[in-house]
Amino acid sequence: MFEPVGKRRLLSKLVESQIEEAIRSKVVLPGQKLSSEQELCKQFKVSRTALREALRMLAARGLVVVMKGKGIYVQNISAETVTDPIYLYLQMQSESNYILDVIHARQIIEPPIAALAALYHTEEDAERLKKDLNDLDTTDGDYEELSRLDMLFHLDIAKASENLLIPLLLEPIHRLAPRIKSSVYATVVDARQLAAEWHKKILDAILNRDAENARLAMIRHLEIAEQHDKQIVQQQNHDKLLEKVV
Amino acid sequence: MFEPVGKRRLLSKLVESQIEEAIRSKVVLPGQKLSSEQELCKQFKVSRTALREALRMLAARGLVVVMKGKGIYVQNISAETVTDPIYLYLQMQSESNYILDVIHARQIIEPPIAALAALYHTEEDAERLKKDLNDLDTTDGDYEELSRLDMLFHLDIAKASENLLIPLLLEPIHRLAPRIKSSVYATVVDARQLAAEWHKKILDAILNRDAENARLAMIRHLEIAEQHDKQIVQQQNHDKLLEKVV
DNA sequence: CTCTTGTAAGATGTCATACAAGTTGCCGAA
DNA sequence: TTCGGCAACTTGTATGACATCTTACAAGAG
Repeated sequence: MFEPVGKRRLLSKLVESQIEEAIRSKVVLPGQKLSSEQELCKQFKVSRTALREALRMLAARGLVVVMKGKGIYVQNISAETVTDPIYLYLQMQSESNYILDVIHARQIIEPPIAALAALYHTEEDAERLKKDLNDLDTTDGDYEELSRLDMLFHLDIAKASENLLIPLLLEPIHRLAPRIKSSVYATVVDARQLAAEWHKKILDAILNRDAENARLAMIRHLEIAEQHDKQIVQQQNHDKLLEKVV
Repeated sequence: MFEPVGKRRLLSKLVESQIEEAIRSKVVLPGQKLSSEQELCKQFKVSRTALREALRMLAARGLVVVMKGKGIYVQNISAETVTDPIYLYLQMQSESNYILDVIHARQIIEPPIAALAALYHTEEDAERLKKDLNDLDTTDGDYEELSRLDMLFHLDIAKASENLLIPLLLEPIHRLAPRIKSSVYATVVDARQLAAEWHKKILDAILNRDAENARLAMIRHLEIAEQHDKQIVQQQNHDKLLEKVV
């Protein structure tokens, strides 16, 4: 009969909302320094307690950084800010290792992305991809560096699709699986050579604006990657079994 | 010559880490009530201020909920907790005109998702999709409600892929474009009927475990949606021109 | 003048205390 | 038994003090 009267929101929440809105609507820009806590307290007419709790919430979500002795700064939301909650979610949701989910997700979105890149890449994209491939071939870094350059190549393909959303979607996926990728490079003997081979085929097809072959090459590349990942997963399971026996 | 001495982390950060670790390692389970703030202060040997700021950070990230007068509870991480940051990330990174990017991104990832759903959906998934379709057909809600149910159908297809990552990727994309979708329903005369038609074809293919036809139907469905979106965009541009003239 | 160092001012981090306000359960009165 | 209200919890906010970090500037040494 009577509607529940909306409870008054907490002051700290209200302050959080206002600052968040200012950031979302770009009234204040990343890198910009906000007023000091004292100043903000006066503006919002709240105590330092409430204000600081609001800042803590914003900081935890990556919208601002609070630096002792310096001040409060609006932060550029990084891909890491996005992947952290995904990690947590995957870890809490399921015991199953999400490694196969990652590679399957890549198999879904990366082939059509390669096709788009073949069609729409600019000269600038092309140069960047050539550089990426060269870096991958010539680096003498460790396996983690190798893994990082590998990711960069794939992300730059996504960038070459000339669709703003696509790199944003792919980056968190790739950030989820750096460890296993460096394990692959460290363990599977042919991994580096095979990857280089297929990276070259993918890039050639893209540069030739051959969308279909770019798609097919990416599919094959990821099939091989899946096999390698599965080897690692099996190895890990095997190791765990051994631990239990010992 | 001398190494930089690692700066001491903030107390509130340390407390946050400890509680987070207890949650991650499932020492405390979702729904479980934690001790009161007083109690926790004694355990961590910190002031209430530091403890509360730690709790605020955890709450902002969705790991706990703090209820006034009741207490502190461990929370089950929801998909929303994950998609909110992604949505924010996309919103901050992308420029204003992302509408066509959204539909293009959907055209890339949704067809293969439909194919996966056809292959791997469970009985439970099937029931949910049937219900979604029925809701869409029978609702007498406004255009926003229609748009919401439409999104739900597509998200449940993603869920039916039985890959944990895929719904997480698709949801923020859909949330980027609810306004235009309701505009389509409001403006384009055939939109609702056409959507219903193709939704049914997609669902039939999925239920028959016909991956290829599910894929093709989704492609066609999104092609039509693209045409509708373009109509709206043109209409909006037209309106803007009129405004300038007036 | 140039470089170094001390110092002061202002920023955030933490503490202690007090009180406001929501929630729950117990106990006594009708 | 039923109801109301009090009491004892909980979290939310305010205030003042002090600790610690950063920066800028001024005073002194060369």
